Amino acid sequence: MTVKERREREKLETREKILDAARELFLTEGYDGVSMRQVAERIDYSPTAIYVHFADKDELFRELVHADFARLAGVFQDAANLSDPVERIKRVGFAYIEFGRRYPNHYKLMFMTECPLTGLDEVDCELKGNPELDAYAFLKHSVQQAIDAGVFREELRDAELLSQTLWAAVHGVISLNIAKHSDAWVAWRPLEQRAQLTLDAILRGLLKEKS
Amino acid sequence: MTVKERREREKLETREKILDAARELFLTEGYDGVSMRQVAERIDYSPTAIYVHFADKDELFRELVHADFARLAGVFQDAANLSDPVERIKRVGFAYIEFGRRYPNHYKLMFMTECPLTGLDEVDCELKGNPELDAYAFLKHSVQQAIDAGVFREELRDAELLSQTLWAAVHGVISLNIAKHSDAWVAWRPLEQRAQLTLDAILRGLLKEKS
DNA sequence: AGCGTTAACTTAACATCGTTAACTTAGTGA
DNA sequence: TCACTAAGTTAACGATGTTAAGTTAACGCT
Repeated sequence: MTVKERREREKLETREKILDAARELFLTEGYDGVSMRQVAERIDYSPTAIYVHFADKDELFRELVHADFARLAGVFQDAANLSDPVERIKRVGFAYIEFGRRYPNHYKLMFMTECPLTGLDEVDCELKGNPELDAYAFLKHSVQQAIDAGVFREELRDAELLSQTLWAAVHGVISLNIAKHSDAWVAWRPLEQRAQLTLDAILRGLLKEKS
Repeated sequence: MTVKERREREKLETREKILDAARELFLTEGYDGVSMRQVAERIDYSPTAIYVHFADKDELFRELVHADFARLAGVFQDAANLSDPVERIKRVGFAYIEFGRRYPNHYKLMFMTECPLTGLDEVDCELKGNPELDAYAFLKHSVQQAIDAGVFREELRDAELLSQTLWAAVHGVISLNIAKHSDAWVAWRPLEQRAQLTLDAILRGLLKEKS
């Protein structure tokens, strides 16, 4: 049986080689900017060899996105230790924006394009709902804690709605930065400044006013 | 001279036919989902005929985007009459979101993709800086008025930064809706509700607290 | 030891894409 | 009448994602 194991390991290794090459290319060139032939050439395989390991270009890319989702979740680990839920929400927001700044192409694929994921793959089921892995669930969890702590305004009790609103706010900052930062007709303020003000303002607007 | 005029008009007419066919296709299929050949077939021309009127696919699409920018600006005309700058900002935000809901593919191209526009075409120069046409400038104008009226918190005096923050907030709502609304792992609240809360919260967080 | 099977991988090819070059062709102005 | 202009066509190029048919080497079984 050790033989079959080795073969399996070898296959996984070339699979990993494909993923590495694809990651490097996608990161700098974006989805449309890289072809299967380029990926193949980079690891000295024929273009069609990729199809042994991945059904199509989409699946190859999705695999990378999956890995990066985990990386995104990892960034939240730091925030997880904060006991103040509001502080935690803030930290999650900044981490999210920083993630988008560091991996714009991955961010683009994850959050700025419609992908016919149709959800509910077995892998997704593992991820979704687990606060340590699922960014949205983690945010929602913190929001719920904040609600329970009574820090949000009285009429705001829907954790789902609050989470979606907070998410949209930080997503707006980073996605607009990715898509339009090179447009010279806007005198862009530094990203940090915009992130700071957005999080500050949206939270100030959602929380009870300090008396 | 009437002859040359007629020829010119005829050319403009087929140009318009191309634009109409392209608009219809792009609107439903998105940028990558439509080919020059499809556009051509729809108006019974050969694919290359399009290149008589447009340099390439990009220019064809950009032309549509230009027209839709004007349409977007037109939506703001209603808001222009409001004397209260804060109310005007709110109205602009809702109009912006409504525009994205109505023309998601155009919105995607306008605000969710990097386009190497590099700005400063002659047409762009007409648009930029004119509050009636340029959405961002219009927003900034209203923000400046609001600053002058002393409704924002004392430390917030940068109209550019405030505009960018407000823009990002509404952009976050509509762009996330476009990209991720079909993802079933989020129990999405109605778009109207999210838009309402976002604008309400961000403004509440930026304005002076009512005493 | 020999042989059929499996499966990773290659070669060749297909349909489609955006785009260019070379042509047709109809109408214009002199 | 004739050269010219310019809208439009046909044919083709290189590149794309992907499939079908082969190759080949290692494995498991008798």
